[in-house]
Amino acid sequence: MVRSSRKSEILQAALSCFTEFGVDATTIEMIRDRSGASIGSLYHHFGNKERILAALYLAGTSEYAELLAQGFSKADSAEACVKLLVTSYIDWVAANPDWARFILHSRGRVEAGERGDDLREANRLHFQRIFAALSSYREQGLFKSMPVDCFASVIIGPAHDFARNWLAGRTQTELADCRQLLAQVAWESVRANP
Amino acid sequence: MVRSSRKSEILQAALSCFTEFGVDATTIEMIRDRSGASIGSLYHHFGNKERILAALYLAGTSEYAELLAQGFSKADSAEACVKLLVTSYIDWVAANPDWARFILHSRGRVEAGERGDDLREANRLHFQRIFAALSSYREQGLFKSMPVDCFASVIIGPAHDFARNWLAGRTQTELADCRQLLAQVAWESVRANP
DNA sequence: ATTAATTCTAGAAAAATATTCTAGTAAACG
DNA sequence: CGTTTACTAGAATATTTTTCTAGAATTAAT
Repeated sequence: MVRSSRKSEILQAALSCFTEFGVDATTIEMIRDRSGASIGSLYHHFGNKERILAALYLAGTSEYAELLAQGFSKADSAEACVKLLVTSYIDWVAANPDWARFILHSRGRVEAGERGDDLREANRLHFQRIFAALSSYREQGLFKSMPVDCFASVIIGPAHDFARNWLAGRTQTELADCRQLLAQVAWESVRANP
Repeated sequence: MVRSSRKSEILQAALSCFTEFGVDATTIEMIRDRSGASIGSLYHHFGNKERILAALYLAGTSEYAELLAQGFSKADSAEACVKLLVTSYIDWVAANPDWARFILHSRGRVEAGERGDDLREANRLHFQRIFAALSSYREQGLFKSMPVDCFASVIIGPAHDFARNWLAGRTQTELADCRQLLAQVAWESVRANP
């Protein structure tokens, strides 16, 4: 993997610039400087700026999807699954704040670009896998009945929102300190009333 | 208000370009074309591209804050207040999808720019006003106890998340059809257990 | 080992985009 | 009116992105 160091150096440098100056304010020149690559090298590996974004984005989301999949293989109840969705997300964000911030702010941009279809496809799969894991519990009537779109937002929405605020430095509370609370709220919001 | 037509024509044109091509792909030239203004006129009204974004953003959020404030003056119970936060948001998004999409995707950019402080200040006020309205209910012990940051995310998070998905065309369900459900979920998530 | 093919690096040149500047026109105000 | 201010226009300039050509390093085949 030593061979592809230039490519990943460029990605590293890009993320670091995005974090420091914002995605829009960083120029190719800055990424060139910070990575030590030349313009030619940069454009050899990624044909344009957008593809740098897309590569970073897709690498991040697939790493997260991986993590989630691992967790799911061990979760063995409706409650555990729902809580895992929340805690995995929070854990990944807390462990990769720069990457998470970038991803949270660039989805639209990547989706509008040439790899938008890849992204949508990866997403569809991700979503589908999650709901396959939950469908049996659903059929057992363990969840409140609601449209599947809403179900997803009710579970993960508060975590998304809080993570966004935390990443932007808008919260007093630490992200890790909300882990249990947000997981518990998610579960109570979707479980069928006892 | 006829006098400032150029200025608002430019903002209109900008929003329409952002919706069609994405914020990043629209050039000043496109906005110039669509608005019928000249480069000079454009730069007279807004000194640069960023200020166009900021103007659109701040106009949108203040319109929404206005709407919310009106509603609040009539809400007379903890439940009504909490549900109002959700339904006002959903109603505004449903009524102004392009504007909402833009705002949802440009917060970071505006916050990083020269009017970032204005935005943060407006936000602080908005937030503070909401919590002033809720504080008496809070003191009466009508809400579950949790950090105020989380409280906010638990209430509005699902609506934010669903609205984002709906605006991106990722949902099957209509936004308006989730209005009641999301409001009810928000209320159940924060009310003290009976 | 030598050659050929491929991948990668380099930076100058070109193209696209954003911003500034100068000059003129219309509206507001005394 | 005359003058001051707000606005419009588009050419000129500056910045940024992307392309292009040439050469260096690596890999694979003989």
